[in-house]
Amino acid sequence: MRVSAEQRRRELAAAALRVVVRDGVAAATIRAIVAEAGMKLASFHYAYRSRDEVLREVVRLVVEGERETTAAALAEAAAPPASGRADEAGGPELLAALTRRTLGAYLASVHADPGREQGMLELTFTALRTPELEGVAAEQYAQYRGLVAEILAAGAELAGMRWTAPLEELARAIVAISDGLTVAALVDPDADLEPVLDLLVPALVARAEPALTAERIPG
Amino acid sequence: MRVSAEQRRRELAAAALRVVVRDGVAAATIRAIVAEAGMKLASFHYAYRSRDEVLREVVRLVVEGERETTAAALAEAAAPPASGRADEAGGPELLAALTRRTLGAYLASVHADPGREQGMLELTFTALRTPELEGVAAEQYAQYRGLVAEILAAGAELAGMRWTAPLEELARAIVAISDGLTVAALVDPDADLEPVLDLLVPALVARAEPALTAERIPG
DNA sequence: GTCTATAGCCGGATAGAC
DNA sequence: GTCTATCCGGCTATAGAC
Repeated sequence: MRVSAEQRRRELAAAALRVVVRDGVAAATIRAIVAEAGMKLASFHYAYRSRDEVLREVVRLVVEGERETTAAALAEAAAPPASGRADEAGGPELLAALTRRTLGAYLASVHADPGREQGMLELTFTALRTPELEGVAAEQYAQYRGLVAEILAAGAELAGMRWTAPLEELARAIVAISDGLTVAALVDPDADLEPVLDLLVPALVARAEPALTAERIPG
Repeated sequence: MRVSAEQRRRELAAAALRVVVRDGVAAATIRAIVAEAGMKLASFHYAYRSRDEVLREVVRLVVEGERETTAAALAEAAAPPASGRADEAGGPELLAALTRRTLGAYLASVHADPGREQGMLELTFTALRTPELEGVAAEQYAQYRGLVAEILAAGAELAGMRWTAPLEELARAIVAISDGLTVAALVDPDADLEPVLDLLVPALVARAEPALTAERIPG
């Protein structure tokens, strides 16, 4: 049965991602990828010109996935206003709780599937060393920061707060913190990282203040 | 001229490190390593049993280097008491300045030689995926945390302060922060990470209080 | 378009002369 | 101990039959 070239590309990229996650970038050879996809070796070059090209597509695929996950999470978080937003008093505490829960959920996902985040970092490093993948890593991280910025904005809105530092700065910090926590969780899966969260979350929330619904600042 | 087996091992490990830093772990083949060391291919297996074994030695070599660098830095920092330690007032500010300067110096070293830190992270990830290198990554990071703990203790001493959280917790947080900043600097070398430091350093220093030279707590 | 087959290269590791 | 020469396997990529 004949399938479209686009379909082929998608299947191969998905297979490549599975191999990267399970066995690492180094093991993601063209042979391993086509085997994972249940295809013949020669089929590969009908869909992609080179191994680098499919790796580039894998990064795009993952970022796309993160985008959808984020969008869904934001929609769900915004949905139930039943909890009632604390306008004045609960604001900072709520924002801290949201921040902590989000970072904690991310960390839990690393523990649940360590290969995934390790694979992504391996892809990033591969991209940094491969001229044919120039710009991929920078683009990947720019997207990450953009997604984090959206989450930050939504969180502040939900908590009735306002960030006092540029969103891009906060997003950069959070992406860095996430990467650091990721490495820590990969290297030492049994370590308790809760105290690290306790340390870092207040530093982030310190960059927010209660939002003013009406202008209160004297002219 | 005949050289001892130990000498051979050292030269090969040093050559391997140079290749890893310059070209990445994937490029650090036995052939590339012996070429870098100016040796013949067959000489390799007189010194090491396998490629994995020399990679293990490279990690040991780097950690050893960090240890010496740290020791030297601590000796120098402790040397000039001319600046006079601020016992009460300047304590927190001094500790913040020390923390910031140390993290800033680390970041500068990443910018000066990105391949080095990328290579080390690549080695860590390789170790995590290679059964023959089991435990190497965990050991490497345990050593890192130990060194950071020493620096933390020395910094507090110098500033007349006392950490209020377990040193191991703080060290774990700082290693994570360093890794996160490293990835950020590698992916986007032009980005300004000063605001991130501004955000994180206070969170660390918040875990310290002025040290009491004499017991003042009522009995 | 899809397969088999293979070119051509590079990798780790070792054999065997000296 | 030190070299040259090589084995053998896996890799990317392509040629050529169907």
